[in-house]
Parts: sequence; C-alpha cells; structure tokens
Amino acid sequence: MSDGRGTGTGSGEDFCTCGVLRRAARTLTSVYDSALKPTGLRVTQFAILRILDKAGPLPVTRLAAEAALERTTMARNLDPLERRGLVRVAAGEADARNRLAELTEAGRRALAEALPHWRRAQEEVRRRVDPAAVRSLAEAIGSH
Amino acid sequence: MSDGRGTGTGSGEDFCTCGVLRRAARTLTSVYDSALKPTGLRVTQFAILRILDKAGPLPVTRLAAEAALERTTMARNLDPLERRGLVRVAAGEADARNRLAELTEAGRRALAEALPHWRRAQEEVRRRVDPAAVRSLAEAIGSH
DNA sequence: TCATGAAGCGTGTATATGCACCTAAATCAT
DNA sequence: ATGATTTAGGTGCATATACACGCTTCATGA
Repeated sequence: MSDGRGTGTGSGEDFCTCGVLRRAARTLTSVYDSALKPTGLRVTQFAILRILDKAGPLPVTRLAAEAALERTTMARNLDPLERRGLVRVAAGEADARNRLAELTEAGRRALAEALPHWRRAQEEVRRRVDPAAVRSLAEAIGSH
Repeated sequence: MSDGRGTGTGSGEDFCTCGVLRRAARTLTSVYDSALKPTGLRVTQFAILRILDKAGPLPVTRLAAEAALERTTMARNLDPLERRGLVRVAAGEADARNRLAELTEAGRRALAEALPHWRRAQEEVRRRVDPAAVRSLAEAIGSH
C-alpha cells in the first residue's frame, strides 16, 4: 500500500481463473488455427464438421448441444461452412421446425484433408500439456 | 467400422484438446459474466480495468501484451469502456505515436463495485476446480 | 539532413459468442 | 377440436477475436 495504485480493496487473489483459462484457450486456438491454415478451416469449424461426421445429420439445436455452444451461435457458425458448401442445412421432413445440418461430400473431403493438420496441432500441444489433465479440468468445470 | 459414419481415417483420439479448453473457457466466462451482470461489465472488460488499476496508464500495445491479447483486439475492447467513460485514451506527450489508456474516476468506482461480484464468481468456480491447477495448466500451455 | 527502417496504431474484413426478443410449428390438456 | 404451452428457429444487437494492410511518427546512419 505504498504504490498509490490499486483500489485498495484488500486485493487478495491476483489471478482471475476465468482470465487465465481464456488466455490459455486463445493460445491453443492460435496453435490449431495456424496448423489448419492450409485448409482454410478454423478449429471451430473443424469441430463442427467432426461432430457431423460422427453423428450424421442433426438439427441445429442438437448440434449446438453436442458442441456446448449457444444455439444461435451454432446457427451462425454454420453460415461460413454452408457458404463454402461443406455443410448443407435442410428443413426437416417429419418435424417442419427442425433444420437438419449435414455434411456434404465436399465437407467430408475437407475434413479428411484437415485431419492430419489437426493431428499435428494435437501433437504439438501434447508436448506442452497432458491432454488428460485438460480433460479432467474441463470435466470438473462442467457444462453449467 | 460398421456404422457407415466417420471418415474412417483410423479415428484414434476422440478429444480435440483445443475444443475441450474452449468449451471450458465458455463455461467459465458465462459464470463470471452472470456474476458481473449487475455491474454491466463483462469479464473481459473487468480484466482490462483491473490491469489498468494495477499498472496505471499504459500504451495500448503494452496493455495488450499484459492481457496476452492481439493488439487490435485490445484496441477494440477499449471502445465500450471508453464509451461508458470508464477508460480514457489520450495521445502520448513524449511520443505522439503512443496512445495511453488510463482509468477514469468512474472506472475506478466501477471496478470497486465489480470486485465483490467477481469474488463471488471466483468462489463459485473454486468449488468446482482448483485455481492452482488451472494456473499450472495455463503456464504449461504458455503464451506462444 | 534526410532517406530508411522500425515502432505504434487504426481500419477493413471475417469469424465467434451470447442475450433479448420474435415467429412458427408441434404437443397437450381440457 | 381448440386454446395454451412447449419446442425449434431466426434476427437484431453488442462484444470478442485476429489477420492483412496501410498510415504516422520516431530513431538512425550515411
């Protein structure tokens, strides 16, 4: 308390857990995005393609839930993928409310091409941190 | 391989470390933003105020470095804070290139008001995960 | 001094993220 | 059957994030 700075509210913890985690996420994102650069995909987009590849056609809300994303966020994240023709979104037949998102052939190709680059990023990150540690941390934080 | 799904590239790891971390960051962000809601601040903005409070006036680039943010990102993040009168950005005197960002009185007040809410979020998160674990993880990931 | 390179910033563009609010379609209770 | 409720989506708005490109100002060496 000689500095003249700080709200002087007793300070205490210095680190914002949220800030720390957000920063780490930005760093990782940069690593993956760099690796994926040649494919023109971002890691966010890659993740969506990957989910659709594994699960098949999904209504937007389900897809959002799979990715733990806000529904409207997912809807908008689909836009660039649709524009590039990697994903097709069609009205549901049984339930007219549903809009099913599904991979196109081009989408499957793009995913296949991106996989090695993604693995490279996974590998690079694995050299810095134990993926299992990240997973267990994330699990502790939970979804909500 | 009976499913008809998947690129069939041998699969292997199922979890994208980046995706896992991004998801966790989104969850934490939501916790903090909810807690800060009454103050009208986001956790990102809170973090900026906090840095400025501790370090005093800083040129934008330095401020960005402190937060491990891209320079232009920081510049834009200052906008809403400036609009709300919590931060003032003025041209440097010694060096006309510098643009110094500094807390206003209102900014200091806002920060002081936000602190208890932030602590509440810190506490809630601490119940789920060990902050030290998050820090060591982030440190392992490093900045670049 | 003055050309040149470096340092600090801003803008354009594009994606990512979530909230508040609204519409339409299906479901359900009476 | 029909009115209320629930479910699936969309839009407007605001912030967050980063890259590419370009401008201004400072420092420096010939």
